[in-house]
Amino acid sequence: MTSTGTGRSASSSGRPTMKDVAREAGVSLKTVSRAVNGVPTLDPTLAEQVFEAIRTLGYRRNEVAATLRSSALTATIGLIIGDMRNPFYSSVAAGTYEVAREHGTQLITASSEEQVDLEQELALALCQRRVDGLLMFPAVGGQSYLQPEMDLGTSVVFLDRPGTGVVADSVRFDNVAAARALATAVLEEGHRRVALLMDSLRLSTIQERLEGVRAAFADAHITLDDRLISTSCHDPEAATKATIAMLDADDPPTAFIGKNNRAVIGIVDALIARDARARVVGFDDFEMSRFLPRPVTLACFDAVELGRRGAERLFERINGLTDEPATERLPFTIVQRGSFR
Amino acid sequence: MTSTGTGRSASSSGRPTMKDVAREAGVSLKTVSRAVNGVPTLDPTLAEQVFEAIRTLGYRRNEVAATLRSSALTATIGLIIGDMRNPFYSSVAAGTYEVAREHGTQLITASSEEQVDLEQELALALCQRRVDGLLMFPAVGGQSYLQPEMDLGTSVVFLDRPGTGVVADSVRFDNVAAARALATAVLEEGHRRVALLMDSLRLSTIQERLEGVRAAFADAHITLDDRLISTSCHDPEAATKATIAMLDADDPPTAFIGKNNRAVIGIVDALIARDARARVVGFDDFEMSRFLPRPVTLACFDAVELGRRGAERLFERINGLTDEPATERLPFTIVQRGSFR
DNA sequence: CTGTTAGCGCTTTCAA
DNA sequence: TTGAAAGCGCTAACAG
Repeated sequence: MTSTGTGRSASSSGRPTMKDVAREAGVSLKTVSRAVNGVPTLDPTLAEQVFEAIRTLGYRRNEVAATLRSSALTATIGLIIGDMRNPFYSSVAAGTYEVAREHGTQLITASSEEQVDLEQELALALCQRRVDGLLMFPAVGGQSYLQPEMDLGTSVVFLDRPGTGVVADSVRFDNVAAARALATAVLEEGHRRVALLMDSLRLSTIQERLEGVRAAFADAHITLDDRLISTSCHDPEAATKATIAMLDADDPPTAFIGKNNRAVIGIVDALIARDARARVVGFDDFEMSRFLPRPVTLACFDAVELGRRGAERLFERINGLTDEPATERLPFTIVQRGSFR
Repeated sequence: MTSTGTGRSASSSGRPTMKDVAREAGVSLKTVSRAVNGVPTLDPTLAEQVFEAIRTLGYRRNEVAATLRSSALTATIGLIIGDMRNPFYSSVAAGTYEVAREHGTQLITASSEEQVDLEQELALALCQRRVDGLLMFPAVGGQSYLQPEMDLGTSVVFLDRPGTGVVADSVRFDNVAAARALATAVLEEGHRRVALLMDSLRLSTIQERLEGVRAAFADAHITLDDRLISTSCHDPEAATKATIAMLDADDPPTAFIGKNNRAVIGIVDALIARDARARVVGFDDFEMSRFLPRPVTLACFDAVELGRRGAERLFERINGLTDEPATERLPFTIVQRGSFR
């Protein structure tokens, strides 16, 4: 086997340490450290001895200990999304992971359930783990609790919406332009009774989409009927209900704008239920959209790209970028879907 | 402000440490440690002094350092999935996260791209980070590289398929029973020409599904035509192509069994393209399945539950369970979908 | 109940 | 080029 070693020694118990390797190889601790870290100014013969010992002992460097003394980064970033089960967030996580991987960094993902208290707990826990940076979808309620951490050097980038109570970079979609494009298209087709199936106006993305729609109406000198705005379509079922209510009322809308893909599905379900025809447009594509039994026009945002760009910005910060915090807006694309068969 | 403190002192630079807090509060390091860890045998007055100092300094315990000395766990587990962009894996991650959260544990997720070399690199990197346990979808090629880590106390649970070259727990779906049920249903409806749109037989899940189908055919004393078995339907497009080829051949199948939801979509696309009617069954439900323009029967597995159960088993191991490694099989459910409008 | 002394596994001075 | 000593931020053992 080996010259001096026992073949399986460990100082205390469990995993062999650098000390064990040093003893096994008959060199000093520091020489092992140098070998492991590939320091060039090390006698190749000694290095080989060390590697030999590492192999026989099955040594593996403890990264946690390594980053403690050194001021090195932990090569870990945290991602706080709103809901693990939501494919949108999963796609963002996928994009983030890809960039993290390119930077040799691990990704810890957590979910705030869109609740700011939980978000704070998770964010601070990640900071205590000394993540190099934090990527997050800020919940309604404010992120001022992050200020001390940011002062201490933790980089933060917000996704999809701006954090409040603290200034930091954000990467967001161009909600205003997308909404304006959709609404303009609908108006140009001659529709005048246009319903908006939205969510709470406390959400900045909803505010922006509404703003875009209003701009389109203003451009066309057409009045938007506020009674046709629903701000409670949190899920497809709510959208279905709201749509049906509007269809059943006097002077029903001839076009519907859904706040996201799930709202669009809810609208289509309602049209089926009432056997009604209406123009449907909305935001965000989804895998099965071509099977929708009604034609729809969708303004699509790229969730994976959001995760990618957010992570790229975060790594720029981690690597020392000191520019003023900025907002990057990601573009949209328009696709025609549905009406299958 | 405070009695002695500067209000913002840090030993070296950056974050304040326990030492800083001790100085600020005028107590010993250990007293701070006790206060932070909520040791009950501590004079409340002293504790309050400490907390006061913690507040003024904005101190936050360094978890990395805390788990170094103590033999405490790192409260981190690793999850290696096959593809971040695949909703199936995302759902598993969601289930795993929920359980990890219940255990106050962070989740580091990584993707092997189903390549065993990359998987090994990621798994070992996670071990170097001293994760308490590893949850993974083992790639084809063998996991014997994990043996040393497991000997050193890292718990491992395999998901969806068994690891090879090493014995460990696994949580898997009951592929045989599900496939048998689907095939039996098709045969009982009178179909005799049944096509199987599968994937590589190197995948144990595919082997098992094929085994279940064969069992159903054997039960019914019917011969399965091997020419109607495709083992290359890795994506929907491939399934579409294979389906079309079979439809265009002599004596075409009257029923199709898809290896997963994407294969089912591919089959349906092919039927539409050829304006053909055929019985379609397969595995795994998906959100938009009700919009499929053909009726389908699906044997569904619960991906979130797979992640949950795997994580639960992992935590049992982490918490000292020493039973023989075992395989848990998760049940399936049958649903009728599609044929919309 | 509190403080002192080690020490976790590694990196970083600073000598030799 | 190599090694000894000190130290990262914290916890554990043992006194006081």
